[in-house]
Formats: sequence, C-alpha cells, structure tokens
Amino acid sequence: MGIDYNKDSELLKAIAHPVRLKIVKGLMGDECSVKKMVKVLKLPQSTVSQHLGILRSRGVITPSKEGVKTCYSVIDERVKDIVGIFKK
Amino acid sequence: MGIDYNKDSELLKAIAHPVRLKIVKGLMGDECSVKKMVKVLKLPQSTVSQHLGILRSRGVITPSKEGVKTCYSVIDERVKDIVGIFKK
DNA sequence: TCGTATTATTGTGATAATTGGATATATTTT
DNA sequence: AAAATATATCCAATTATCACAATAATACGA
Repeated sequence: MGIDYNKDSELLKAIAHPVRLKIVKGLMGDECSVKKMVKVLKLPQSTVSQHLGILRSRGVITPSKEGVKTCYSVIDERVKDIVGIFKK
Repeated sequence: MGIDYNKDSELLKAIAHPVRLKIVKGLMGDECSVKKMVKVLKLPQSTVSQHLGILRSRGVITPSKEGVKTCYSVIDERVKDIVGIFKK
C-alpha cells in the first residue's frame, strides 16, 4: 500500500537531471524525434541517446518507430504530474 | 515562468534516494527527532545526519531545536505534493 | 546491395554520491 | 566542571553518474 522507496526513488532519479527533465518537459506536449532533440538541446547525439535510454529503461518514456526516425513520448503518469508541479 | 531545469532537478535529486524519500515521507505527518529516525531507519547516526544535511541544504526540511534534540519538518510544498503523488 | 540517415551501444576518464567510523560541537544533567 | 546525550562534521574507501568520441545497428531509398 505505501511507497516503494527503492522503486520510486529510481523514478525520481530518472528525471533528477537537468537534461532529462528538459526532455520530459518537452515531450509532455507532443512526441518528438531524437534528431530534433539533439538539435534543440545542442548536445552530442550519443549524450542525448544515453539520457533517453535512462528514461526508457525506467519506464518514463516509450519509443515508436516512424521510418528511420524514433519518436518518444511520456507514458508515466506520475512523472507527468511531477512536471506539472514544477510548471505552477 | 517556465521550469528552472537546474534548480528543479537539484530538488528532485534531494529526494531521489530511498533513505531520503523515506525520511521525507515520515516527516510529512509530524516532525521527528534525529534520534528517532536513526532508530527507525536502522542506519548509523552519521549516515542519517548526512542525508538530513542534504535535505536541509536544498530547502526540503528545516530543523527546530527542542532542548538537546533537533526536530525536522518538511517545508517545501512541491516536495509534499510529489510525495503525495507516490502515495496514491 | 550500396549508401545514407537515424539512433543505440560501448569504452573510458572525470566527477560526484554514498557509507560509516572517528571526531567535534553543543546542550543538559548531576 | 565533568559526564552524558544528541547531532553535525570530517575523512577515506567504494560505488555511481556523467559526458562524449568511436563504433555498431537499423531502416529506408536508389
């Protein structure tokens, strides 16, 4: 019933990074390709992909292939709520 | 207006640790002395104090001296909201 | 299939976080 | 003042995280 401190802190850790928080916030409105993120974030592609991997592995986001491109979108509702708190 | 990614991710990092998340959750209802936390968490006093220091330095909790004891309580509203999300 | 575009993975050095024993500080009690 | 109690700080060892270049994998078009 209560909080699973280990699991929940893992989720928090996933978004407790300025770049990942920015990615998640950017994905809240509409989904986005990796290529576009690289452009917007002005970071090396490998670095962005690393962060996406972390968010993916913790169930924050999910990919959907569209041809050559991969589009990500936020699927964790708690993360959406948390980002909402910061937007207030 | 928007999100301060650096500052906000620092706040998330503060609670993105199982022990600190547990401390914060425990402090949500009523305040608590360090001694009691050490007992409940079954961790060395220095370790608990370190975690409290991190939460303190990031404005999540604040201490109040009561004689020899120090009682902590949560003062950040966003943190309260976030813990609330996990309790659902 | 060859080439190109897009994304993921791997390797590595640098930096930061975590832990707990030892020690210091502060407050109360005797 | 000395002892006891409560908490914070210091330090060193271990572990985790970070950034990014290099490389691999994947999908599409010619």
